[in-house]
Amino acid sequence: MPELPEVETVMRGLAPAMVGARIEAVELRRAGIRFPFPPRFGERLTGKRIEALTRRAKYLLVRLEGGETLIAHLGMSGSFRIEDMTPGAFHRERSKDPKHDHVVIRLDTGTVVTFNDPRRFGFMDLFATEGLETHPRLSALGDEPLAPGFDAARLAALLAGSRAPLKAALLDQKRIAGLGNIYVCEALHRAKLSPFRPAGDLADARGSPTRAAGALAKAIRAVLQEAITAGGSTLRDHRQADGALGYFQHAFEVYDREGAACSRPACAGTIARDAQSGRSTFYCPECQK
DNA sequence: AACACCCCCTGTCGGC
DNA sequence: TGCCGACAGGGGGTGT
Repeated sequence: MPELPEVETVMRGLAPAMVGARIEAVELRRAGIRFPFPPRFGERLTGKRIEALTRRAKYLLVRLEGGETLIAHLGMSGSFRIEDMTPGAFHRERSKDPKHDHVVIRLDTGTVVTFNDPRRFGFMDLFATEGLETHPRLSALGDEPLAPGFDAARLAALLAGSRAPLKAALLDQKRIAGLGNIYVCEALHRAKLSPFRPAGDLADARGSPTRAAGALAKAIRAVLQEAITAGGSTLRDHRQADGALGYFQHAFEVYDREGAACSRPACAGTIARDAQSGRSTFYCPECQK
């Protein structure tokens, strides 16, 4: 599920319910998710007011009063669910998957936020807000592709000198942070670039951006922005925090469309699927060069 | 330094 | 129906 647009969607869904509220109680149903929870995790959360929610790459950051920030990553299958547990509340659903509800956070507003993660590739940690960027998981992250200044020149600089296939370089979170398998495939198709082309090709001998770099930077930003507007992509049964479904998956041009006709007008190609560093790449061999 | 490969864990789906 | 292998949105560690 969660690449940048999905995490952004989750963040926007959680913010109205969480920001300003105080954490009343935290229930940890196991000792950790991918990693053990930090020492005294529950105690350090309890009683704290939530000051802000932000996102860095695919990480959700929950700033708490008292100087610490909760860092959460959804891994492959993590999701948050919001329930209004106020007495008499109309919508009081029962968990469809209680087995994988690992963390339950009760707020003083009556809202309960539950983290569910079947595969347990997600994780949570607490770290000092001041110097948060030095957290081991955050310190090496590359550029935010939606930040101002992410343009052809910046992209070319990030890829210059790399002989890695373009797809692998775009997935490298140390260069660009937040892209995953789906949006890399989609952006490359939009930019008409082959996932196998050497990444360094997007910079010329002087390191200046080629025409392809311009097309790719634009495609990356457009596909991410459109996906956020659509509420992210809902694959399998993932939902947004409020239970709504994202619908960007209907806009996929290549991802999971092996064998389908290329959607590009006047292109007679058929979407192919190949493995690249152990993961599926979907692309049109006809128009992506 | 930069890659390719394997693993973490669980669920689901397609083929036989 | 049941079993088994392949595969899934991420990413860290290791070995070349």
